[in-house]
Amino acid sequence: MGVLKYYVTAKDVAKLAGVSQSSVSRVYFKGASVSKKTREKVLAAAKELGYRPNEFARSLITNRTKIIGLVMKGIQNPFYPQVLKQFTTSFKELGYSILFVYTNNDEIQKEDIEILLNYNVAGVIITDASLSLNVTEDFKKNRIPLVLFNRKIDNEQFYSVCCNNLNASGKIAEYLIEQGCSDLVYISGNENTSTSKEREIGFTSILEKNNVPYKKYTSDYTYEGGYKMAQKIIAQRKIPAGFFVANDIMALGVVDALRENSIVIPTETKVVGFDNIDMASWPTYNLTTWEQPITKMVGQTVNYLMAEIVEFSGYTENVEVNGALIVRKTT
Amino acid sequence: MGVLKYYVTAKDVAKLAGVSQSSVSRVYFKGASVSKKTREKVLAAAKELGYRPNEFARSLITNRTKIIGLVMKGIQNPFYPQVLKQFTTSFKELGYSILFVYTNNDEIQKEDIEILLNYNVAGVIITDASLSLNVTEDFKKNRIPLVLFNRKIDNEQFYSVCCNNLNASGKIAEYLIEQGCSDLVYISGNENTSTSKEREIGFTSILEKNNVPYKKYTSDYTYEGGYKMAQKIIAQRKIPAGFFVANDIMALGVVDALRENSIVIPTETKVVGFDNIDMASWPTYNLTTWEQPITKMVGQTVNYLMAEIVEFSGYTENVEVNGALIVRKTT
DNA sequence: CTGAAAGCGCTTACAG
DNA sequence: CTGAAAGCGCTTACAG
Repeated sequence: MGVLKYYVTAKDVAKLAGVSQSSVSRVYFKGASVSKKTREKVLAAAKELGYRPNEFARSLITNRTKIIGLVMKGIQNPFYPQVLKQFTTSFKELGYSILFVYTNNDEIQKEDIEILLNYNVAGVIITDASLSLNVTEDFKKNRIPLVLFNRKIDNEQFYSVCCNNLNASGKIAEYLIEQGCSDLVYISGNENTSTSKEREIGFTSILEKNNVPYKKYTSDYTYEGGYKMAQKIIAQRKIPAGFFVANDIMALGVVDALRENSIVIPTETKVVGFDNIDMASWPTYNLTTWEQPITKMVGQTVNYLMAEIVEFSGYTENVEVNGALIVRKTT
Repeated sequence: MGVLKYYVTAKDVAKLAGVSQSSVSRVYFKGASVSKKTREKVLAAAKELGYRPNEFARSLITNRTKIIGLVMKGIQNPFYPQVLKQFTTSFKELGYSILFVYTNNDEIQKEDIEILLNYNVAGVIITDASLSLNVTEDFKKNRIPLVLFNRKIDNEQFYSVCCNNLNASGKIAEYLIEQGCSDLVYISGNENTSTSKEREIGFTSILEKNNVPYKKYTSDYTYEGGYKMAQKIIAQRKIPAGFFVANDIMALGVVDALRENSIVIPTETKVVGFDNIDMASWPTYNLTTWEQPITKMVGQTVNYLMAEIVEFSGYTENVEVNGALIVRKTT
């Protein structure tokens, strides 16, 4: 007796408004032509009944959704909540919603991809999780545009949006050399990530060109990782003149470890991070770092996805957006 | 010419497997009975074609989705990414996905709610955004279960899951008094939030009972807010014996401001936060705080939602989960 | 501009 | 256990 039926449909509205169900549909479908009179009748009836078009029925028939899949792993790193916020805001303006997929594993799992495929998402953004190639196929086959954000794969099989990691790290090397550093340390993030690799190559190639000795240590893009690695380096009693740490959150760990051992920054050693997360500017840290232009990177990603959603081309490119060195008090 | 048709349907699988479309459907619908032989034929054909059931068609007919709407505002506060992570993980295990809604405004907007309603989400979690009552109606009318997470509204109109804020803050007051604090300061978060109000009442009522003088300052649950408020208090040159700051991220701002003014913690003053975010345990801060039992709070929320999804009752309650005082080096 | 009708890809009684 | 058929709530040619 109406108890179970609580979903108002276009048919209900049509009945009340005294028009056909098609007309109701047209009122809610932009681009369709409806007379002013019909529109008013429909909207009045819809308001009275509390009607809202069912997105699922829409998607079923148009074979397109207004959902963007966003895959993320390092949500513990403040860089990514910032990214999530900006994507959500940008897509909301365009009428798209975010299906958030958190992946625990380094490599994105088949099951995570299947979720996105089952929901027939309009587009996919993968941030800091790596993607195996067999997974690609599914997206390509289903003509779902995909962007790797802050990650890339060497061959141009995917559209990717990154900061100019290679160039940036070179600039950081030059800057540290200018500051008089005669030996340096690079602390990497997870070694299988493109960002860590590129930052390493960009940094060390300039050092080699200038005959500045360096050592590389492998860490994992977490605060604890940076902290522990620095403790280990300190224990060896050979403090380098400067550290380039592959991201800010690790760099904060390095700074804390140095301080705990009463090694004065920036006189005894210097530290440079990467990302420019909020905390880098906190007075306690005042970390010199490279600013990742999140807004531009997000804009680039959104524009590409929207274009591909309108008309799928499968076009790929590795896009680089320029960041900037932010000098603070750790150098 | 097959170019445009790239979506594999149950019908395609049925044809290849030589069974009816209903049988294909049954293979993917748990609980339906299919012979082993049919199942194998179907799965083989499905694999060959790359078939996946369309969630939208499913949802349309079952009138239920496997999507949970999660509304969040303070994603800049590390407490919330942690919460997001745990919700995503828990729901993934249950086969549910997260539609992430970021809301900029203090009060959750009508448009945010409409997104959730249009997608006919199975349940909704609202974290740190407040909810006006006219919005409630829509959820109730559509029988969509709702949980306020880390927020509550006085009358029991919603199911809410919080930490035992009142009791916790009382315990913090007692602890600071035991530590010999003779005058205290409470720095609030956004004043219209239940958490900030409860923490204030819990804290100050114990102080009053013990005749300990205190002052209250209003801030906004951000690092900058805590930092600036502390600078202001310091400028008045009356440093209290201790601070209770309504959340950790503000407390870190307070600690930084005190340090910048060479006020030694914990000898000259003490600081207690609330949440126990990762950073509270970092050696630089070592913040004494109240641990919010996120895992339990998430578990409670998930259990309620799942029960209401299975059979909607509309039952509401303000659930409190006990946290614990974590004593570190700021007291 | 409008209505009747087909159909999107599924689930689910209903027979057999 | 299996198939034919109805129907979920929409969009969209097709006539008028």
